[in-house]
Amino acid sequence: MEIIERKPRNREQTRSGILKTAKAIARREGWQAVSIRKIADAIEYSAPIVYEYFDSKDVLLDEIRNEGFRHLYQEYDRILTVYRDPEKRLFEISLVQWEFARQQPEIYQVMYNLDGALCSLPVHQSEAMQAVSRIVCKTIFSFIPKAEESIRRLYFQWWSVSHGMITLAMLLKNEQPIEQSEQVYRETMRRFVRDLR
Amino acid sequence: MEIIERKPRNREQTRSGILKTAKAIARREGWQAVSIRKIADAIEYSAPIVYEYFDSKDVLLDEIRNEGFRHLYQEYDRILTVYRDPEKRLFEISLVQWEFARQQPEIYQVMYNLDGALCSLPVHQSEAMQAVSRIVCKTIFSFIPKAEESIRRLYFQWWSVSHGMITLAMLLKNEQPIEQSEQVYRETMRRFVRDLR
DNA sequence: TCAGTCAATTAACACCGTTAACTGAGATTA
DNA sequence: TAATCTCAGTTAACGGTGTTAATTGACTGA
Repeated sequence: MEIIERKPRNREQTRSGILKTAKAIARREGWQAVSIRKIADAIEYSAPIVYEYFDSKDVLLDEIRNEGFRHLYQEYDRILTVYRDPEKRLFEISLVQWEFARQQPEIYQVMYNLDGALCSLPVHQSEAMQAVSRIVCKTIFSFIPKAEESIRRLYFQWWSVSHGMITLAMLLKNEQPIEQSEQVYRETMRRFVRDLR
Repeated sequence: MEIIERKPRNREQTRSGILKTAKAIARREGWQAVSIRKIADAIEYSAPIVYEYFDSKDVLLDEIRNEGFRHLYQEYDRILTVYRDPEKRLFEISLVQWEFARQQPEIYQVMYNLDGALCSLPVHQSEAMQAVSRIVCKTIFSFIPKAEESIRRLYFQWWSVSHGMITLAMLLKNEQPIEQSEQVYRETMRRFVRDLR
């Protein structure tokens, strides 16, 4: 009865193959070019097979989005173990956010429905995203022990500045070199965490 | 020969009817639901007629985008005539940006390719957008007369903070009341313009 | 009356997400 | 052994998409 052993293993491989292929097409041609049929072709199956792994395209995109948030969470968590100084922590977290958006723009796009990517499942209900929010809020709280309401405001501000610069840097990258944007980003985030004290 | 007179007039009406219909559908059902056939139905024509006014869907979206930037330009220009104090000017411009995104979110979406809207013509080549950039840079320059390079950096920062807060406020509007986001926005932009001195 | 013009239409092409119906090979049972 | 069942994987289909070619049909000028 090899079937019971081989099937689940291949199943997991096929599933991650679907996700990997979707990301590869998005990276190469943009999210508007990602179709179920194209994914199926790439993994050498017919289109309906994809629906045995994901109920809909929306659910597939949602999984990629959550992968992104989980990846971010792990990176943030790693930073908390490496650095003790809260200021250093938040600054390093900011840099990781930048680096992530820079190296995996297609993931960042689907996380925030950017550039034609559209996942209609509400992102604020994502457990993975909420975990990211909590870990950043915790970091802010660790050196600004204020009321929860204040922390959420500071988090909203930090997130806005970071996200705004990242998306505009992407948008303008053909006329404003990414290195220049990165420099401004570093200075701005540096100042933000300094002013928190 | 009424034809020479009636035709152009109706033509202009039809054209703006197409644009108006596209925006109405986008507002009601989101940009992913905007199709050429649906627009044609609404204006009581067949689909190919739309192509006599716009070469492609991309061009149609580009026009809506430019309408948005031109509208913003006019509002900013009006503020420059109303207020003389540079600090006041930039703050009021910030508030107009917020109000615009709040009242016409579907336009803001297509301007920045948000939430499934996708116009593949590069936005940084839009003359209307460049005019907006110039008028804001001019405003910043008027009370921080620095080198052009510095002005562009300050503009990038202002734009990022404003755009970041607007997009995140939209994203989180179901769990963080828009009034609360607006309050944080006002405080943040107030502080930004104050710190410019 | 005939030919020409031209706005507007229908029909078509190659895609899309999604689902139902079908195939065919291997396992199970009589 | 022969018949039945299971089930992974397929093809076919539905209604939609952007876009273009072919076609209609009413009005114009000769």
